[in-house]
Amino acid sequence: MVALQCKIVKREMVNMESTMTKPSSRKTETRPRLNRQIVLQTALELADRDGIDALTMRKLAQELAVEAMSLYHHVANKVELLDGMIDLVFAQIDLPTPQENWKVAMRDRAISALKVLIAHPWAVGLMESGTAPGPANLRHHNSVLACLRANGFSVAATAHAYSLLDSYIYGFALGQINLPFQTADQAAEVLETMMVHMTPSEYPFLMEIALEHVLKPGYSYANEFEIGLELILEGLERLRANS
Amino acid sequence: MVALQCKIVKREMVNMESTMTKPSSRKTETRPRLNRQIVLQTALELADRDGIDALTMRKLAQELAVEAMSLYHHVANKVELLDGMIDLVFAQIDLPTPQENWKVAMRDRAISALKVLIAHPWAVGLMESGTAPGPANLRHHNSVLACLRANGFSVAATAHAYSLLDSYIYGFALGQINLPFQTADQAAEVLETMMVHMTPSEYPFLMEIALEHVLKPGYSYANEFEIGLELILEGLERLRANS
DNA sequence: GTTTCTATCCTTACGTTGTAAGGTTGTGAT
DNA sequence: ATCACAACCTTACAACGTAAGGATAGAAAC
Repeated sequence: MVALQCKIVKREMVNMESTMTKPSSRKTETRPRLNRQIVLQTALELADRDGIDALTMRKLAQELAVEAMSLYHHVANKVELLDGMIDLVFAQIDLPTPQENWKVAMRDRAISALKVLIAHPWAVGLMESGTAPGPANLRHHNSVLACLRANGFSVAATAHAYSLLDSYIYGFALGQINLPFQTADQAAEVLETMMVHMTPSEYPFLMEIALEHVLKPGYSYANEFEIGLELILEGLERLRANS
Repeated sequence: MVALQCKIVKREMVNMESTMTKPSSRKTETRPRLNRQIVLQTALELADRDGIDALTMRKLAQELAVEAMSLYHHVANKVELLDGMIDLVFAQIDLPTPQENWKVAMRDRAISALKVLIAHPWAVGLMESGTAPGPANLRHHNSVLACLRANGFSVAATAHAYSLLDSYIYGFALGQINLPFQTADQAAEVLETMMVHMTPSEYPFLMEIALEHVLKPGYSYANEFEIGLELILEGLERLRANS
């Protein structure tokens, strides 16, 4: 609502300017030319702020003080917009270097990837579109593969390691995003309401985990990530030795 | 188009019947009463057949020879419809029994879960809605936890094992669904077009994996799943021993 | 048998979505 | 000064989820 009014004001200013004596310089001052990167970046921020469902062509245009159809000069359609946003997300993940110790490199990049995916929760869901990966995505893949190959992993072992690590990272991110709670307080709240709605002993082992693990002080689901990661890395060490 | 005509024909038949002498029995014969289960099941089949984007309230209604608004007597809204569909998917996953050897049980359930998720590719993407899990989902979780607890896993180790296994399963499913190819032939085709569009040595290690692993005869991405799964299960065996 | 109730289904309508088609305008090259 | 073109706008459309209220048929009550 506020944004809408803002837009109208801007539009009127433009109109006034264009009918007045000094039209050109002022206009480009108040609204610099759009380009693909600005569109993608703004779309990403809008999705982060208001959720992916709030990212409509009209709202994005509003954010840029432009009409919806103007966006189509910079992106072919909405799918391409979303693909571009995903590649922006991939670009934020720290790349490993082949010089690093592979275990350190893989741990760092896994933690970085999870952090980025959690920071942009809509990204994981969008990846199911099955479209071609963008350049940042490809560069990222290539760097990880390079690091493994430079550290004694055979081609086959590299493929296995990559599949395993990536599946774990994306799966964990998906799980954490789906969790109806993020903080320990929220967890307690959600579990309490769940327990009210459930027959007490219908899911006894779910209860046990909830009461004796999740609700214990100091629990954080994010910790689970590194525990599983370490287990995987140890397994990969053995895989590497045998390759 | 065909379906639309079909619907109109049915509607006319109903109208004819209702203005004719024998209205009642024939009508219930041609179109039995709807209920929640039929709606959910049909929605699931429609999503499987035509994709999740084709699942609109109008198309689903058409499928059931009914108008869109009639569906709202059986599901509160589309979100509830989708939640119900997800629970139908969970119900298809084989449950482990506490009597089984945990390793066999976990392997079987992981393979069953992956199979189900691949059979309903839209399900993984829908799970990011973050709504409350359905009864089949809870039952499934509970059974897995029960099996682990009955096999010497401590509460904490059970939580770790479950997080790790589930993340891997969902992540692998997500990855396989996103792959732009399923068969070896498709892989070759996709990689060929990709290689044409890329600077030859821009992603050398991606190339290496593609040429020396993916395109090798006998390769199947599905095989990767069991390799990673075995590695995880071995790690969990050690985790169990230490708990 | 008539009436009444209620669950089921339909009709109409609204606001929102992505985007096709074509019009306008400011800018840089000729 | 003209002209072409890129950037932007206006209008319009079909499809979406669903709110509001109307129709109907089968069971229940009398």
